[in-house]
Amino acid sequence: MEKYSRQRQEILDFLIESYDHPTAEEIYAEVKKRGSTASKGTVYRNLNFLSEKGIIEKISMLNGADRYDYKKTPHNHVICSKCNKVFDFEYNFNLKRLRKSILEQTEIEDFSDYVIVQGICKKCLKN
Amino acid sequence: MEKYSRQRQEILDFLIESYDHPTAEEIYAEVKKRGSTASKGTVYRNLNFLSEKGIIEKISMLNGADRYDYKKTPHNHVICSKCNKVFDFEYNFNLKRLRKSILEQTEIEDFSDYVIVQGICKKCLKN
DNA sequence: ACAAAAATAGGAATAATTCCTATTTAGAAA
DNA sequence: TTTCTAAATAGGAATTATTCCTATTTTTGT
Repeated sequence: MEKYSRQRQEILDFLIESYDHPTAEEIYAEVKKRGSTASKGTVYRNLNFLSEKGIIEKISMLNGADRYDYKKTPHNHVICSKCNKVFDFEYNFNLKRLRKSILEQTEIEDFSDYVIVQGICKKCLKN
Repeated sequence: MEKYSRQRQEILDFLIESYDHPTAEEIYAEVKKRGSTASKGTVYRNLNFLSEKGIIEKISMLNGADRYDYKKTPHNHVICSKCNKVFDFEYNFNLKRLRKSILEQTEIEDFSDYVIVQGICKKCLKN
């Protein structure tokens, strides 16, 4: 039986209304600004908790801090490997075939129905 | 004109014959064991150099240190989010359609022709 | 061989995240 | 509605991962 503490709810609430994949540091700063008593340890603990529950998604970055995203609807991510900006995109994979390939070729049993692609954004390409 | 120093070559050589996506720390330990004089700074610098050149791939992890992979042939990765093990798999995406979706929906201009999927492996699923 | 550019070693510094301990809180049950 | 206890928290120390710094060395082109 989970205890949904005030702090956990504040963190989740902020993620629900966020659309820009904030880092733990940004989440910490924002909930503090809104009056939360949450410590940094609490923020990290809850982000891990919520992402293990599958309520939010932890997005690993090529460089820099991880980012977090509330799972509104299933969507994919493409990440600029220069500036670390994360973009959402929708795409219908042939999940049945993807599932088959992964099951046949790896030891992975259970997996996400979205993918991560690495790229470079327009702005960074100019420089 | 790049200078392929002895250290850079040692690091690359090790990655070429590796099939288990080692971390920077593991690469450092192994080349040292083989007699390289490379410092940790040199290992990191060269891993970044090689991955910017597209010769190797830096794989961002959900938790723990990044991993590196020599690009033998294009292949996708599926990562166990519990134990961090990385598996390769081959899969033919409809790259034309994927490209179109990403270009239409995001600011990303140029991107990899492989994807990363998150999952849980058999072993971790048992526990 | 010489100069210039690039790369290195080694360690300090920074960034990101986890861990620790004493205290507080949420929720169940009486 | 008080009490009990597992779960959660605050705050900071510790750890991990990575980058940065500077003096020295090496590589490559001429």
